[in-house]
Amino acid sequence: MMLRLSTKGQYGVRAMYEIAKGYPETPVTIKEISEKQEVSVAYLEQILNKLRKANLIKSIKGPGGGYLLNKSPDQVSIAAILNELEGPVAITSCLNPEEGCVRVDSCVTHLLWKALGEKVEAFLSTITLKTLISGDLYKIKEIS
Amino acid sequence: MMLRLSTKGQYGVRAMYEIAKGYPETPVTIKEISEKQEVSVAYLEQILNKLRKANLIKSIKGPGGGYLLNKSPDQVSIAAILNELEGPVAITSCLNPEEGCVRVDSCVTHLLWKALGEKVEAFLSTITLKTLISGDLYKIKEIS
DNA sequence: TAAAACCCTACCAAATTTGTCAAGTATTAG
DNA sequence: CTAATACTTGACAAATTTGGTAGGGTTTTA
Ligand code: FES
Ligand code: FES
Repeated sequence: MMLRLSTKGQYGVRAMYEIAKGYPETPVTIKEISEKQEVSVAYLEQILNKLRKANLIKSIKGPGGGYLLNKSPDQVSIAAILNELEGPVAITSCLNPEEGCVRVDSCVTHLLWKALGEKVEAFLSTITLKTLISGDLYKIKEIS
Repeated sequence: MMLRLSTKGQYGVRAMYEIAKGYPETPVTIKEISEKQEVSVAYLEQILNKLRKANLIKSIKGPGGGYLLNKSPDQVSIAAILNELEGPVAITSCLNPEEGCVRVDSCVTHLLWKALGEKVEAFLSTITLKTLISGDLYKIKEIS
């Protein structure tokens, strides 16, 4: 199966969707997310922890607490969420800023993977949590 | 690193590029591919075997033998190559024809991953071995 | 002060990736 | 005929990634 997204990324987006529904005032607990999206509490903790450290969400402790979006849903792109959970889009490790590649100049495919990555990134940047909430996903063919 | 392509897919495309350069008459040996693309002979054997069974290339045994493209380079898309080596584009396992998902109807993200997969597939279908050989990759932004 | 809720680190099993190895079979040049 | 060339096949294994679980914290508020 080509170009798979890990469950961490998938669950992360679904969790952010639940949190976004509480915006701007109602904290959403991990337990609620866990029940609605059918993902274990322990696994969600890891995921939300990363997103909190990236300032995409904030947490409120104690009874009545939970998670809240830091920005409005239309300002949180899917690309931003996945970027935190899975690192940057990089089809090959040659494109990974941390790794690089010595063959890059003579490589016939380098530009191809780079272009593909950029297209994916551009697409995921146009989709936000608001797109998901408003059910406008069926329109994305027009967005291109 | 998000949406990584396995080395099998990467090496496969690079091997096909070498074979395409011999089109339509000159067989290219595994050894040549191995040297030019810096991939072990044993690993290439596995990869080329798959591509041969998929009828993308044919093999000629014995001295003077090697591999030949079955179709002209402009008729072999990158999508076709990767499809054989890595299976269909499927961002999530829910989109994998062999697996499926029970939550698909109530899932807020299903359409998103589906649309992304289709965009990727469409893009990779427009790029062929001829694109690589002719060095037209810098044009792909215009291709869209 | 007890319950609610988040925080953090360590650990683990299974799957996938990324190959290697060894022993074939088929073809042809000479 | 035969030796060299070149592809064919299947088994196997190390390394990495994935997809979590476990279990103990800490903070807040009713
Ligand atoms: S092998 Fe690294 S850029 Fe192609
Ligand atoms: S969980 Fe399977 S389609 Fe979203």
